[in-house]
Amino acid sequence: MVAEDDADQAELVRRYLEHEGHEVTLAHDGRSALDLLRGRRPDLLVLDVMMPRVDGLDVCRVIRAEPRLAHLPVLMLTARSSEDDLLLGLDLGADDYMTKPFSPRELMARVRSLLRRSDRGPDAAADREARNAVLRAGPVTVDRVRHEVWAYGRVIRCTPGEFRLLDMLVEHAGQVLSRTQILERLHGSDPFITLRTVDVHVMNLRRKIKDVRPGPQDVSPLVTVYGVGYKLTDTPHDQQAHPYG
Amino acid sequence: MVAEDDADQAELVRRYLEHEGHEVTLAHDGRSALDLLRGRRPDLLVLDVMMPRVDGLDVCRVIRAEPRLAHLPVLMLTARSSEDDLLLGLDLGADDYMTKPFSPRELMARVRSLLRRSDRGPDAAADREARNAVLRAGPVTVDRVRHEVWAYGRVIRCTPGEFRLLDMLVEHAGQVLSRTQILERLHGSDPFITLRTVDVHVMNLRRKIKDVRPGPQDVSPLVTVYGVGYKLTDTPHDQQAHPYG
DNA sequence: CCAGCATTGTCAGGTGATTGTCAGGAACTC
DNA sequence: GAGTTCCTGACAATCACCTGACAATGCTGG
Repeated sequence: MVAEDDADQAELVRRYLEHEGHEVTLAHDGRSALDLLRGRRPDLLVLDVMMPRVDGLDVCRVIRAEPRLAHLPVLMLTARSSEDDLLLGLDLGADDYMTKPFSPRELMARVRSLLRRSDRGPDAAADREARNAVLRAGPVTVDRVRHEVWAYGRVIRCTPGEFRLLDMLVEHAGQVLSRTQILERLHGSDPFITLRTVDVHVMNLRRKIKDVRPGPQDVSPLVTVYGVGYKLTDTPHDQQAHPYG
Repeated sequence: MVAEDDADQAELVRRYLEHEGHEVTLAHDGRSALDLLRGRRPDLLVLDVMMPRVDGLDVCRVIRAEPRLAHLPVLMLTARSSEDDLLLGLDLGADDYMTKPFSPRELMARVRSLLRRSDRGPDAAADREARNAVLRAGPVTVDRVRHEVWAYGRVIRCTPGEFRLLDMLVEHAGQVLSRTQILERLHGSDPFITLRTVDVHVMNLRRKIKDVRPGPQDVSPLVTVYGVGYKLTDTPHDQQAHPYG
């Protein structure tokens, strides 16, 4: 299904999809998209963000809340440039996204990728990707498509290890993760690595986040839980003043 | 057993479980889950909260109330948006929970962990009783996943020892626990520690709880039982005026 | 009701444990 | 080979916890 209010654009996408043998349903606004979804149960949804009546973000939210639709693959189309910052501050709830203008060829590639993923079922390799493209927790946003991290609306340059760590923390936002759990994910359960390594990564991330933080606030969203591990702040209540800033 | 109304999701979980050699029974709503449970007596239940007929919370409540099922490990699946229910409802009775969408790999890890726990012989039943993720007793709530303690609706910063103590008291809410029992859990049966240590911890907890208590009430939910030990108030009637406030 | 003992509340300080921080060197990428 | 990334070990900062002493309270027998 393609949900897109611009008729020409919708038609373009439809032709490409049908050319690859897919059966396509069009919806021209958010409400009708949702209505149609419940009846047709498509294999995939291409969803424009800017739409009349109900916008793409809300459509996505509804989809994720409904058990029967929750794992429908969603490829979201977003406007470029101006709203970049806005959009990246949000948790899209989509499995993948592309910014307009996009190349139809790439769109098709991503569609194939998403369909392959949902087809494979319980493939061990699949679950790593079969998650939201953009996750958010408090002031931190992780974009798995661009492999970018945002904090307080600004981009942060992360090393691969830092990215994996933050990605894990955002995915389990609010939950405490032990150093062991974290290290397990950072490496493949290599028993010859000190747990203290995690602390160093956390420290480096805290510094990078602090460097883009606007106010002189003395709190970090990356919270230490003494004797247990670390967690990423989900809600404001568990922010604690950090002794070192 | 997997209780999940969304057929696709249920099928996904089933495949993962069977891939690890488990025998799986599916239930598509709360009522049939309960019926099947009584017959099959499974080793573990993966339970979706949002289900038709009888929802997950009620299923959990029934399970915990029935002696033959009370010790069944329950892993609950909740929608991300309904975190409020988790924090407010709070008498889940589940042993662990995950928020949707979740990674199948992590689901498997938690299943293994729960099974390992319940495998430790049938005599360990007492020790593993009600190892819930979120526990509540009177005004006190302990969240083992987030590692957070709430009192009177507000968060309390606890040290590791205080957390273990409160966790134990909440788990056995209403029951008196001797200093010896408490110390046993705080440490691993270290015979060179004074019993009086427990008093200090209790005192510190009482103060922290008092600091967030709204009214000027002179009672603490953490009650001293003279000559025996301590207990956490389950019902209002055994609240006693505390001499020191 | 009172005395007297047992039990519990409270405080502050010393000590061990946990975490923050730094810089150097090995391993890796390009 | 230049530049990263990452681990490690050491030290500093911070924290948690036990202890011992004393004050306050509870209980028991008269």
